[in-house]
Amino acid sequence: MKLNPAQQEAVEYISGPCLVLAGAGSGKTRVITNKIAYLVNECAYKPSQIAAVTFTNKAAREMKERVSSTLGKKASRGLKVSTFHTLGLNIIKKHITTLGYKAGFSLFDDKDTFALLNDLSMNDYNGDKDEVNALIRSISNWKNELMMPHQVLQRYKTGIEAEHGKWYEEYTRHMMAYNALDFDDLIMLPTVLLADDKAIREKWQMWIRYLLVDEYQDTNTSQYQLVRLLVGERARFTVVGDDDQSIYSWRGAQPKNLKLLNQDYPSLKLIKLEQNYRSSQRILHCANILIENNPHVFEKKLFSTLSQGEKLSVLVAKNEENEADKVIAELMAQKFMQDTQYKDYAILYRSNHQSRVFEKALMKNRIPYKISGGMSFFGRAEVKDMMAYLRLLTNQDDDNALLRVINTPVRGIGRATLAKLGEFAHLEDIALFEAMCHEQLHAILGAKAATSVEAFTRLIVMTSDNLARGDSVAVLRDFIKTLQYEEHLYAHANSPKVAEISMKNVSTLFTWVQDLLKGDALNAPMSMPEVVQRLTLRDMMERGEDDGEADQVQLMTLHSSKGLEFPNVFLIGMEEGLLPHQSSIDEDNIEEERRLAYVGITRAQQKLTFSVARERRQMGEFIEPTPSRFLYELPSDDIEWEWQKTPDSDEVRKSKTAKGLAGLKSILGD
DNA sequence: GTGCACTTCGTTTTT
DNA sequence: CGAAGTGCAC
Repeated sequence: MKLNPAQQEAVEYISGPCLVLAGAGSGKTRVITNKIAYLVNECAYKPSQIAAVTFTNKAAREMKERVSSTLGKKASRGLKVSTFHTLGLNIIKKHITTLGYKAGFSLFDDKDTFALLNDLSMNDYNGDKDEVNALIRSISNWKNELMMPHQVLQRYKTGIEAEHGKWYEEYTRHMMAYNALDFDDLIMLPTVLLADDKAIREKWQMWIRYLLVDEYQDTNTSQYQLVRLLVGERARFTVVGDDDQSIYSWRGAQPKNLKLLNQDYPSLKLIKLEQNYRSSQRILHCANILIENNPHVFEKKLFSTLSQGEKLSVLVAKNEENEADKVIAELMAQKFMQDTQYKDYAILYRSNHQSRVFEKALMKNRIPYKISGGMSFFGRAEVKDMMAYLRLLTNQDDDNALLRVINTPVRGIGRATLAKLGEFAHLEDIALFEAMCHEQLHAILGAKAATSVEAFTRLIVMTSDNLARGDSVAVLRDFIKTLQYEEHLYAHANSPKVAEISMKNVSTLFTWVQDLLKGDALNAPMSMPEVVQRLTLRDMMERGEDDGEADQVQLMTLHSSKGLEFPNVFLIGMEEGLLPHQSSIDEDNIEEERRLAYVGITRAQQKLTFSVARERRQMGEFIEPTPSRFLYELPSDDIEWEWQKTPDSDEVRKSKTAKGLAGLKSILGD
């Protein structure tokens, strides 16, 4: 397929800063990948001089795949395609000592951050979740605005800001002591570093000769500053964005960065991509009508030359179980009649917990599925345990990791012992693990506890040394054997089956560790700390054939569906309170929810099916939600509501096997 | 110190 | 309703 004139222009304009306003499905990924190929093939850029940045791991992975299939695996070697956070991580790693940290630092996720701040502020806030969360938000906002603790304290002398500022400073000190960074640090630290250090800045500007940024409307202040510093005076960059798909404002994203770019770079070239290659006319029309209800930064009119397409459907279900059942029945029917594959179907939802009921129903019907994002893998206890062990093994200053595993499996280090150790560590101003290694141990603890502690520290130190020496995964397998972790799983699981699955998850994690350690054609080998950092960012490479080829129904949130497309899409839970989400209704932020709906609708290529439940359980209570206002904003001629009884998954399955296509059609009332 | 029964609390979205 | 946290009996 040839590029259209606008796309072509976007690809070939390389002499200065370039902003591509790309509507949904207008081929922006094609533009980016083609541009990368163009830079390499026609403009003598080396792949290693080009960096492309996205926001989600999913998008980065997709782009990596697309580039390597366009350019060829070998030719794309060295190309930097990553999320903002991974890019930041890589910059930090190169200058870790300059920044005052030690190699092998831990990455704190928001749970770790919460635990630490909750702990620190205990005297003031007494564990009040709302207070701590407000504090976290303040700190995060300051980091996004590149404000260091001393600057905050200078600016605010009184009030809540001064109080939060005090904790911000305290928090930063403790993070240093833990040799830990949080997610915001991954952007803030490189940005501040590049801003302050001319030599380092020039080094990176030499290294990254061309920068491409995807989903530019989602950048926040620090990310935009990072972009500016990386491109420098040369300003060789292309950013691609669409204000209608800005769905991360809660994370500090500033769609106004699109406008700001125009001010900061007067020579900015603006190119609009308005032809949609993805969706049927009907779907695109509905999306356009919906989004017209929002104000716009830039005017653009998307059009499609594809066929008219089927009407959009709304399945109305009794309750959430029935919703899952009906959606799956409809999915099976569509699949059978169109002779499509499972992977041609996506089930999209506003919040993660909605996947649960569907997961159950899919399992019941033996339909292969894949849930991306959310908690499914990294939320599991055994995976969290192993991640904590890995963190502790690579960074013994990481108190949070230690706390998670210190008594898992149980090894006789209980609450009392831990309290004593904590007190001692605090007194001496050392990490917990260091306290556990202290020679005065026997003076503080009872003989039994001291023995357990010693055995534990010895094991950790020994394993840590062995890991540094190599053959890591074998070491890890030995390690969990010594821990008797498998026995622990079997002892605590309700059934052997569950323990078996848990053990398999541990194995899966180790396989990832191994793959990342080894590296492959696209990814350089990593050290153990790097692997742990990667895994914390959930940024693992695709394990080849495994995923892309697997025939599975795709389940994901609307947020993580951005940038993807599917022949058939189910957008479930189209109800007031869910989409738009209740908190957005309360905060009068409907526009972002509408963009979210817009993103969902524009994922669909051929068939889009909504679903609503008339009754839903919410924290044990029954509620009767009303259908989402967005459904009523769509042109009614293009929507078919199915209030009447639709078949459930059992009926579809039976008729399919017993009577074939004719039987299926008869029960579908066709 | 461990394990179980009981209570409480909560649900956006991601790195 | 389900996860995570608390308190209490061994």
